[in-house]
Amino acid sequence: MSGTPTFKRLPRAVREQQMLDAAVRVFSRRGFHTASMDEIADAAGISKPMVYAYLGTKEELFVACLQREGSRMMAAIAGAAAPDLPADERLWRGLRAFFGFVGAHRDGWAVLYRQARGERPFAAELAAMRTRLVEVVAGMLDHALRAKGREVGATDLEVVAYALVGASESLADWLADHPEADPEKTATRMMNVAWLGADQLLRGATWHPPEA
Amino acid sequence: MSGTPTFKRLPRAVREQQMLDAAVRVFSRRGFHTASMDEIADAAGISKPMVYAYLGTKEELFVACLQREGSRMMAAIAGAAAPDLPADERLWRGLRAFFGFVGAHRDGWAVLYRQARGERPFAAELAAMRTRLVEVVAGMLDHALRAKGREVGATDLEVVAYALVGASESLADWLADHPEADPEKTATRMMNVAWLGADQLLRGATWHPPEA
Amino acid sequence: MSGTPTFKRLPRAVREQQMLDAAVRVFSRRGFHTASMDEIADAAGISKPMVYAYLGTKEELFVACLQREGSRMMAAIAGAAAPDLPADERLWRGLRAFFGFVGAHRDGWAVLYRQARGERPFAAELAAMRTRLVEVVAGMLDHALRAKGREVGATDLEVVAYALVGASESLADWLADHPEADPEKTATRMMNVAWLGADQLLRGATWHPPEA
Amino acid sequence: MSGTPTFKRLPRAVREQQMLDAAVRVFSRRGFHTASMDEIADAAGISKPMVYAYLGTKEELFVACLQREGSRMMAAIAGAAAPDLPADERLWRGLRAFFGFVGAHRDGWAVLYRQARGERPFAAELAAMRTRLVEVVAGMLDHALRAKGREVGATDLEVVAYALVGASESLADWLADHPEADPEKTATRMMNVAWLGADQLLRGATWHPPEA
DNA sequence: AATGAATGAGAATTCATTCAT
DNA sequence: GATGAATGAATTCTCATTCAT
Repeated sequence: MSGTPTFKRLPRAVREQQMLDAAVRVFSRRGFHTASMDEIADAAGISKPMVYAYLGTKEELFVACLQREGSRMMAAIAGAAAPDLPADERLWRGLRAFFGFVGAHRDGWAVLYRQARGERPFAAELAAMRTRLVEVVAGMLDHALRAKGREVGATDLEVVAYALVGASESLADWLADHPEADPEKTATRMMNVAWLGADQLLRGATWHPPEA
Repeated sequence: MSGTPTFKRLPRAVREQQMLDAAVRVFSRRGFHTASMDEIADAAGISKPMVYAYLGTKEELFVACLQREGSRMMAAIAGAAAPDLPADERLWRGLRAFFGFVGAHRDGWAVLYRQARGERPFAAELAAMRTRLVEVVAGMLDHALRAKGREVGATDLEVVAYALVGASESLADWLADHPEADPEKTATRMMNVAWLGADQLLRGATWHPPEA
Repeated sequence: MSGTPTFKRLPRAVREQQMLDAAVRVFSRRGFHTASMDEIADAAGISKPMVYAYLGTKEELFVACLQREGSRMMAAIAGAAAPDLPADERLWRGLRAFFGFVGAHRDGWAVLYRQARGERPFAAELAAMRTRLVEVVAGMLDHALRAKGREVGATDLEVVAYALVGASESLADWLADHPEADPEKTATRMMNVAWLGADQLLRGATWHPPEA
Repeated sequence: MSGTPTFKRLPRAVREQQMLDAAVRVFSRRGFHTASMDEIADAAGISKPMVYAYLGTKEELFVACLQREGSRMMAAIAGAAAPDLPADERLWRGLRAFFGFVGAHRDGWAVLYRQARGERPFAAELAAMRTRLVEVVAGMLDHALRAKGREVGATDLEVVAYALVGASESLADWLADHPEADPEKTATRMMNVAWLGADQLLRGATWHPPEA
């Protein structure tokens, strides 16, 4: 009656992960706006006030999801694409890790990502992540170029990297929508597009608009 | 009292366009869920029931926006990339038209597009549009390849096209977020990425994953 | 361009009947509140303002329906149950006319009636009709009683008549819900209940509550 | 500050009853469509969302009212008309209980009932209740008939029962509209009508339509 | 006589969020 | 640490009704 109520009094850290798991699941399947805090609390097997107590506002909760999933992804990529590998090897491993992650977390990241893109309040968060990615890719390219004794303007580099990242994201979307598709194969395809283009770039080939 | 008519009681066709204009504006700035029908009606300078009477549900209204903007964009691209031009010329003109359109309709398309991606109910609509685009691009590539006496599997072709479209969309997003950026220049950059990659492809170069 | 527009400019009386027909149909199928003026105008093949011009408010329109159908029914019954017939003959003919009418107008009266019962604003209208009916029935009974040299208090008479009318309405409801049922047979059954009871009454039999 | 608790934060069961009470009151006085959820919430002294949380949709709420009142009434009748009593005694007690209930719940049942009859979505619910009643009455009659060694076709029995129930409902309506009327007396009157008719039936008297 | 255009007002329903226990 | 109870504030959508032509 008084003693220790041996319920499920879990330590905060554990509860938080449970909640995030549930939130990612629900947000993914239903979208940020369509998902309700009730749903999430239910899915987490916990009462709403707890969600608020631990993770704050719906918006904050979403950001927390975004960040957890984001860093997991970055970690997966970074872990695979060690900086001391040759450029093509790094790119390949990075892509494989990326698509592998998306394939394994279809529910999680790809859709969260899709959500985040559309909802204004998360643009910043997302832009930050993408920027980190773009920087990594741009870094790879730059490194490779310098190795060949060549150099390209920073903006150009960035735009190319941006395009590659964009293409990858697009294929990731596609992958998320095609559960039967093979992440590895998708990575290979992306690598083909990316590498062939990048390779040209490395060789100094450029296309110029015809004079009007 | 006599002068200019005070803009009341306009014919349906006119009002519908006004409403669509307003809706595109509001949805763009606020997002599908955040935008309210009240807001849109206000922005259109008309009462809510008229919006419902002419364009239906909020969802239907959004689809109407999507379709109007979508076909405008397709028209712009199709008008620019005449099928009888050489492949690189077509690609270039198509890209220029695309980025030109996005640049001129930052408010409209790019953001609508961004919205549509995230909201489940519009996935189909959007997928349809993207598919049309992918097909056009894949067609270009195929045409060019055959001209060189080469051929590539349909899926591979599609994925490459998909990646190119994805990259373009990404840059379009970027463009929409950078009002100072120059559409033409962005098109040139995209063309570089796309063409260099495609060119390789045309030559038959391929990248293969190293054996595990 | 100017001459007489030979459209469907129908005389008012005709239009009004068209509208009432449509209104009865729609109200029947959808209920007073659920039916919309739009629906009714559509069903009548006419524009809403015309409905308002000719038949007024929704409520007034409903009353008009009620009255038209009500007098048709009363006419049918009165036409059948001539006052110079013997009491049982009158009752039988009256019932047959009543159930015949309901059977033929399932859509119209029975449901309108059902509607009217529930909606406060029409209670008066309906009560008036029912009262007329109750009076007729009470008259029949009284006439028959007097013929036998007996007499019954006015209230008692009214209540009995009320009960008979109620029972008939109930069976009418049942009939309206069972399209396959035979009106004539239903009338016979009601006649059995009514006449047997009334006959007893005519003989002076009465039931008294046991002393508590 | 300390004294009587200010009636806040009541347990669910209590609140639900409060809400049902309020809903019955409001629906009765205003009708299903005319009543607004706001009104009901107000009448219950609680906020709208609680009503939705506990009792669901307006329609569901109405059904809940219908059921609560319906079972109360059935309980009252069943409690009074014990199955081991002789037929006339049972009928009399049942009727007395019925009219007593209606008299005491004018606000509640009679009007709810009146509402339910008219609104399509509740037809089923109501038909179910009425069927239970009809079965009880038919059972009584059948029992009495068999006791006299007689038997009547099931349909005939049902129709007679239906008519009796209909007559009672009609008188109940009348009672609900005449607050000054005495339930007991009304029951007596109904008993007269019912019993006299039934008694005839028991004796085997029948009325036949004259040959056309 | 007839109608397309237009709206004020209101209704149901949902949600993020917070007390009181 | 944990929750059932509670609500203010929106939001979508519908409708009866009326002008202006």
